[in-house]
Amino acid sequence: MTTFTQKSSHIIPVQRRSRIIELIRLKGFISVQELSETVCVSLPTIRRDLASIAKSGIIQRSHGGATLKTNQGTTFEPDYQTAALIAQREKAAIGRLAASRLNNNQSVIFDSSSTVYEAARQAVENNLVLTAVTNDLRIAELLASGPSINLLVSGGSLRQGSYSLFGEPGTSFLQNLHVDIAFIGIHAITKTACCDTSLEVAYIKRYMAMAAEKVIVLADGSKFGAVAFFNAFEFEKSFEIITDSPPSPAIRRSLEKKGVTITLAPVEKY
Amino acid sequence: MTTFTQKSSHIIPVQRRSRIIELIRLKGFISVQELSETVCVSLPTIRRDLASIAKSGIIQRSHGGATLKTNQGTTFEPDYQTAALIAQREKAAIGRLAASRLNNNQSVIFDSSSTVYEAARQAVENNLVLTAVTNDLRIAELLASGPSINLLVSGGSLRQGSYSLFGEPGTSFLQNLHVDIAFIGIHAITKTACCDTSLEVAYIKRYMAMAAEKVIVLADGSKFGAVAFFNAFEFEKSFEIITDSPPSPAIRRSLEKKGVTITLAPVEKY
DNA sequence: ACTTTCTATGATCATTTATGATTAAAATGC
DNA sequence: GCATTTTAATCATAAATGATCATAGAAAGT
Repeated sequence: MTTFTQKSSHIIPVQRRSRIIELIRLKGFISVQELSETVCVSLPTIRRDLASIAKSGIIQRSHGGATLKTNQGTTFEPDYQTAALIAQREKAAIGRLAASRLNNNQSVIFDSSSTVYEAARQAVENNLVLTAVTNDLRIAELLASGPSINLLVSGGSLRQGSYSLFGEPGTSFLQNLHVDIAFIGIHAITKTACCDTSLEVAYIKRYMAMAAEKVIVLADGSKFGAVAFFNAFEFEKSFEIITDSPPSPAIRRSLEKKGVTITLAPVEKY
Repeated sequence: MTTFTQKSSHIIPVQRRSRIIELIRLKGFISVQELSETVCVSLPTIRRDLASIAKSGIIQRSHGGATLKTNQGTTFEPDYQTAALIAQREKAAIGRLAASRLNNNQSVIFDSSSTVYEAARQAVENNLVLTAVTNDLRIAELLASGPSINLLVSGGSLRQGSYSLFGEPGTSFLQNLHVDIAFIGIHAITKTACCDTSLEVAYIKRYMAMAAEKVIVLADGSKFGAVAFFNAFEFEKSFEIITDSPPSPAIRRSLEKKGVTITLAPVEKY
């Protein structure tokens, strides 16, 4: 133990790429220069990172920088490595806080969403005694491993490219359901409502919200002000949003006027 | 327990690994360096730990560290995995033959059973174009990976210790369903009927049999003459049994008198 | 009790991978 | 057209990895 290396604050490549993705998602466009300064590596390294990320289809390379890919191609298959990079820390933080809202012997809906997945993971880890309902195959499998969890799967057709179920019989099932809490993941949050990209999915989320005594929307910061066509449900009093970064003041004011609570989950630092 | 170990600072490997998993779940990523400092073991040991954890599928290894795996591919309970190994060759043979009964654009029910799982695997492998219905989470996840498969999940409560769904809304759903073929796994085959160990499961199988134009029962040889309390369905004409070893002459005669076809699947030799 | 195995660990080293510097080519702006 | 910036390619260096080996401690057999 003679030598002493100062590099305790070293960042591994995967982490750096994850930060790059987040920065691009945050700003829409970013230059190679700025990235280099922000994450403190050389230009060639940034270029290599961007090339690697672009290959997985999340971003689009352009001269001098990179942009978010506007057309989220239907057939792009992000390899596990890169898929895991997208806002992993934020999702974990949101999920952790969400799970802390649960008590034993409650009934809970887990919507199909990667953020909600984290909440489910925490719930299993905390050995909570729950009656859980989900329309997501991965979450179902996860919850199945919790010995103290009574699991119901809504049923329906599988949405291509994801693990979520929609349509019958799940839709009717949800309409006759009453639970204590619903964790709902969403694609876009406007001043007054939650929206999603397809009608069927929006319907599912609407019924989930209606079935629950308390609705908790889990969404990372990128969802505020995003665009999506189909209205899932309007915000109502007693709704809560758990997120990692606050929305714009305009959205915030509007939501708070509606009685919606916005809670920030503390994200682990690098 | 005469001796008492004083080394409280020493933790056993399992503890250390679970601590590593915890840390990764907390932060999303972690470097090998940081882990080494945190848990006070050498870098090679950390690498070995990470490799071992990664093999179990919880985390994903990357250069310099590891990340949480969001897309939990096929991570099933170890006890299930060992169960799946029982009579593996026989099940594979039965599944192979069963899958060869399928044609493109058919609708098929896949019952919850490890033998049927093999049939589903073959169907996916053959890139068949199917509308598939299942009440099993593992089969659902498997079929979800088939790009040409339109998947419906019946929904219901999870049976503890397995991955099959029973009860509502799946039961009602199945009653309103009509499909070309149903692959049904069963616990016991008598001279005249198929039986199972629980009433709910028997009901599900009955509805599945009723929904199908053609019923194909998949069962390894041990199921003939086995005992189970609840009658799922009587054999009818045009039912088929695919198995690996023939039943006793008595059972065979009785089944053939009912018009049931018994097909032997050729088991691969070592 | 003693010895033998076996596993876990740490150290060493060759190999692979990531990074930063350099430079020529390409793209952009004027 | 030219000047400037950005890029891709190459190379040398540094870091991380996997493999192998030796040792220490635990578990098991005698």
